[in-house]
Amino acid sequence: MNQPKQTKKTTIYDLAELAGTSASAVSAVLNGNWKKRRISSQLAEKITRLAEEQGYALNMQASLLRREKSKIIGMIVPKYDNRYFGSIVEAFENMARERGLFPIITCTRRDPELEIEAARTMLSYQVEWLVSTGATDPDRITDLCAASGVRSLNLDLPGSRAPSVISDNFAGARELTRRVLANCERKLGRVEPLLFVGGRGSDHNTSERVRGFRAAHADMGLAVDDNHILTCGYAPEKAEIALQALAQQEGNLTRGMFVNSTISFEGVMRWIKRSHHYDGRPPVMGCFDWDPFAAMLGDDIEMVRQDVPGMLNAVFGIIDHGSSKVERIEIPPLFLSQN
Amino acid sequence: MNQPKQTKKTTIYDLAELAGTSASAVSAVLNGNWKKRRISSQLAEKITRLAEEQGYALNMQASLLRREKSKIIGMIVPKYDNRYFGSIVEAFENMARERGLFPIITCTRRDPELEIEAARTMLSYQVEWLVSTGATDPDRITDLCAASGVRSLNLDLPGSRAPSVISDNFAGARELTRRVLANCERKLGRVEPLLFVGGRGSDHNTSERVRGFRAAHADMGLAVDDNHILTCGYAPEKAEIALQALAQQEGNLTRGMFVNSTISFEGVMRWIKRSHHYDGRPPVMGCFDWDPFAAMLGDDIEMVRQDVPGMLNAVFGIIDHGSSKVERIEIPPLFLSQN
DNA sequence: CAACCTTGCTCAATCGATGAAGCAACAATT
DNA sequence: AATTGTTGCTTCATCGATTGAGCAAGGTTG
Repeated sequence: MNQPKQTKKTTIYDLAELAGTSASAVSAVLNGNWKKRRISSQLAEKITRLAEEQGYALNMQASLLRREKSKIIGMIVPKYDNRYFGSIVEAFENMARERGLFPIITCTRRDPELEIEAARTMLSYQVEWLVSTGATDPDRITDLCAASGVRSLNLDLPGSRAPSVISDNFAGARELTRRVLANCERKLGRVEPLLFVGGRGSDHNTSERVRGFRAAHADMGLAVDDNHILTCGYAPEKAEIALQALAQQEGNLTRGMFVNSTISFEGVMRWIKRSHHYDGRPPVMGCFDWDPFAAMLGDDIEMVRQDVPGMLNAVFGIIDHGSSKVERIEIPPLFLSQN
Repeated sequence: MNQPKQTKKTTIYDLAELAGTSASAVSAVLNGNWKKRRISSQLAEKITRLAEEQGYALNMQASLLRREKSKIIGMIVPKYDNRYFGSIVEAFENMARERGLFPIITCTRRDPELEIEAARTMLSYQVEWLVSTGATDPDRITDLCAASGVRSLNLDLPGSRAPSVISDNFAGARELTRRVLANCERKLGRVEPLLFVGGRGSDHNTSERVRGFRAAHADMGLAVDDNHILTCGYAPEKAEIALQALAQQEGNLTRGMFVNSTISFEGVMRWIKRSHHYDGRPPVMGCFDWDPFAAMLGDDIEMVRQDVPGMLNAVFGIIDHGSSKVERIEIPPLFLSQN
């Protein structure tokens, strides 16, 4: 290689000197508007070649400082450890890149302080938009952004001061519950109220899903026991503990379950295996969220798939059109065949 | 709120004017070295209060342009859709943050062109280090970085021109194979060579795992049929197709399998369900990688867990000590109980 | 009271890229 | 020959934060 292995980075000034021209000519050539600036194609070619040879890389910090738009878009996400958030992040990156935006993503582990700090950092990096996914306090992030004149947007969990794109949790939960109840009937010969496990009672999604869960029961004339709504949190261990406690209290658990997220589903399945409670007569299950392996765990585990592409289309629809109407867009989740 | 909802962002000059002082005093106060610069605590307090009131946010672009170190660290990752990469990314973010580094992560979907482009972009953002995870051509990325005087490092897949941190694939595969063979013996009463499914024959990890697979067979005096090494790629569909083809060709498949990644495992399990090939006599399985739900799919599915914290400790060990010795660090994977 | 130190700031250059304004050289038009 | 137009550049201010150098006011020392 004849590239100089220098420590100092090559700048447009270095290239200008090598080419015997000015930095502004170099800049014009390298950012592509040399035609507009009437640089001869010979000079353009020479500069391009030199840049290549020297391994020149634009200093984005300098460039962004000068320009008015950063083209950086930020996303805050609670975790990377499940399919739902994983596919959100992946789709977000792709769609951002398609639009010439540079995505910065950070994971805040459902920690409210980290969320705020991450948002502040993103503002420092001059993001043009900030998407808060599953944030514990989206409105606070919106306020922070607003103070810097940055647009924000909520995904997965709604806020009240910025546009929000979420799943239609009520309809999704109602349909999921309906299906699980139908499976109950088919497999057990009778319907029987289900158990609801997982999520935080205080969050919008969980409360909407509980509402859908109740509505589906009401539709079939079934009464839901309030003790059977275990909104014990999302963590697998919490689901295990809650089930254990209920089993101790009631002896026999319900024959069907509605599990609110794959994260909780992990705890539920672990408890079922360990406790041997359901040995020989596996429960009829539904889960609000999808995971390929979880779906294979039983014969008829109903899994709702949240429509990630649909949600991100809505997100980028708002971004593309700059609309800042504080609206809530609810995307119907999908019921696909499991295999 | 009395914060000004302006569009223009507040700068240190605005704050200086409001405080009746100079921008340099404001800068000194806000970046914490006002003691060094002998600013009175009264002025410091006043400036801090004003900054708060005005919702001031540092312009990182300007700050970084001036400073010598960016404290930005980049990571390139192939996918977000499995536990292994998910936990790598999450741990990387945490460990970077602990060190006061700002992590930028991007997913390149195993696309060589995207990898290079992403690396270039990261260089533009003045990353101090670039970690290439599972890159298809890590050396090319190393060269790109070297041309800009940026340190790089390979994770998961090794390269030849930068330090590499990988799992001990050979030892891991050998032990995994040994365990699966032992399970075979226990469950079927006899040992019998396994089938190897998934991965690319050309990549280092796969070839090392095949080597370990063969070694474990040799240890037990078993011969491996070359047709039973299906390095068909990682995608689930490829595993399905490969199994289907082999089944058609051979009639009966082996009673045990070594699956090279959870991604491939998804395809294998799907094929097993669809084809009914193993109905009534489930295969004895091992998988190089771990997934909580996949682990629950059978009674004795052996899953090797790659030691993500161990690998990232090694990565940050190199970063912390600035060592650029081109070495290969192999981290032994973990065999934990599945539940 | 001169020499020196300390305190508490301000000034101005700088980082690298950008783009408006300007200018020299030459060509085309009247 | 004078005017206008075009081509192909260069000059310079600018973005916002940082930091070495410097300076004025007051205090201390011999």
